[in-house]
Amino acid sequence: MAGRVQSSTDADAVSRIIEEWHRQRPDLDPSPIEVLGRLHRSFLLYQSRTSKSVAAVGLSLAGFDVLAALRRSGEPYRLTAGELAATSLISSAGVTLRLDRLEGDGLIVRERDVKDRRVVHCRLTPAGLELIDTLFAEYLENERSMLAGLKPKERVQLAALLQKLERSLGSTADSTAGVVTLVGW
Amino acid sequence: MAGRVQSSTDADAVSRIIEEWHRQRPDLDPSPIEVLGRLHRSFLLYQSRTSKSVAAVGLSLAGFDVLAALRRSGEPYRLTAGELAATSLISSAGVTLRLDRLEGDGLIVRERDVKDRRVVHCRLTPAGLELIDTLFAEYLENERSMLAGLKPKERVQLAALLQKLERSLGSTADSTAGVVTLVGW
DNA sequence: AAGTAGTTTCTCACCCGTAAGGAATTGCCA
DNA sequence: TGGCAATTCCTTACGGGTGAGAAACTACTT
Repeated sequence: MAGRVQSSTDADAVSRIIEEWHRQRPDLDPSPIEVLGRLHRSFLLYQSRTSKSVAAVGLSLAGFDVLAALRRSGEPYRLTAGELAATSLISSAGVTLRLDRLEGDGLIVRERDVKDRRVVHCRLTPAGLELIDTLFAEYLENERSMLAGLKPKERVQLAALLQKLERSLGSTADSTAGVVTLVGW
Repeated sequence: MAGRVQSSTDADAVSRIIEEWHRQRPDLDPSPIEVLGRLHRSFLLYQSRTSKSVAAVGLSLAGFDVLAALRRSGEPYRLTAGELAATSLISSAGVTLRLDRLEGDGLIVRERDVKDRRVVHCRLTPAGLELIDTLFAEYLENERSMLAGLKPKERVQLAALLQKLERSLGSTADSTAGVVTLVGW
C-alpha cells in the first residue's frame, strides 16, 4: 500500500521538514518546529477526525462546541454570547454566526436579558439537550481511540506539558493588547 | 488588569471544563479532554500569535506555509500542487486557492509540466524567495519566544510525546478511506 | 487504435472565522 | 437631567477551508 509521496503518513514529516531547513538554511536553528510543527499537524489530524465524527449527525464542530459549553454549564443550560466567546476563544462575530445556525436548527434559543437588554442569553432547547447528551458520549469515545497509541503514563505527561505550553503561549512578553483580544474579551 | 471572565487566561480553562463535565455527567470519563482539549486550545493560541506575526508583512499563514514548503525544498524552489497538498495536510481545493492568491501577489508562478500536462509546478519568484527568506528567521524567533515558558528538557519531552500523538491520530483503527483523504492523497 | 480507468487540478456551493465598525443599551458623572 | 464612555451584540466585507464532481490529460487493456 504504498506511499507515492511519503511525506505524510510516514514516520515523521516534521523530522524531514527540520532536516530540509537545516540543509537549506544552516545558519538558522529550526528546533522550535520540533514542538510547534508537531502541535500544528497533530491539531489538523485531530480536527479532521473530530469533525467527521460529529458531522455524522449533521453538526459542525463549531456547533458542537457551543452545545457542549451550554450542557456542561448545568441547568438551566444558559450562557450569554459573551461567555461563549470567552470559553471558545473566538470573536464575537464568530459567536453570532454559530448561534444563528444553531437557532435555525432549533437546538438553542436566544433570549434577551430583561434587566440589561444588551445581553443575549442562549439556552439549550430540549432537542439541543438531547442531541448533545447522546453526542458527547460518542465524542469522548472517539477521542479515547485517538489516544490509543499512548500509554496512560504518557497521556498524563503530555497533558501536563501541554498545560505548560498553553501557559507559555498565552501569557507572554509582549504586553500589547493582542493577546487580550485573542482570548475573547 | 483584572479578569472579569476568568475562564480564559487563568490557571487552566481545561481543568475547569473537566470539572464541570464531571459534575454534570459523572457517568462519563472526560479524561481524553485533558490531552486533546489542551491540544486544541494551545493550537488556537499558537495560530493566533503566528498569524499576527506574518500578517505584519501582509502575508497569511496559509501563504507562508506554501512559501516555506517551496523554500525548504531547495532549488529550483518548485513543487507540484499535489505535493503541496500532501505536505500541508489540506485538500486540493485548498491548494488551488492558496496558489491563486500567491500568484496574484507575484510570489509564485504556476508552470504546466511539459511531459505530463496534468501537473502544475509552483515555483518561487525572486520576490517570493526574498520574502520567505527574511520572514522565516523572524518566524523562528517568534516561535522561540512562544516556548520560553518551557525548559529545554521539557521541550524535548513534549516534542517526543507530540510525535507519538501524531502517529496515534494518523494511523488508526478505522480502515476506511477517511484518513487517506485527510492526509491529502 | 479505441475505450476505459485513473490521475491531477480546478470549479462550485457552502461552512467557518476575523476585523472593523454600527446600533442599542447601560452607567457614570458633571 | 443630560451627555458621554463603555459594553454587548450584530452587520459587512473579506480570507480561508472542505467535499463533490467536472475537466483535462495519461496510461492501461484489449
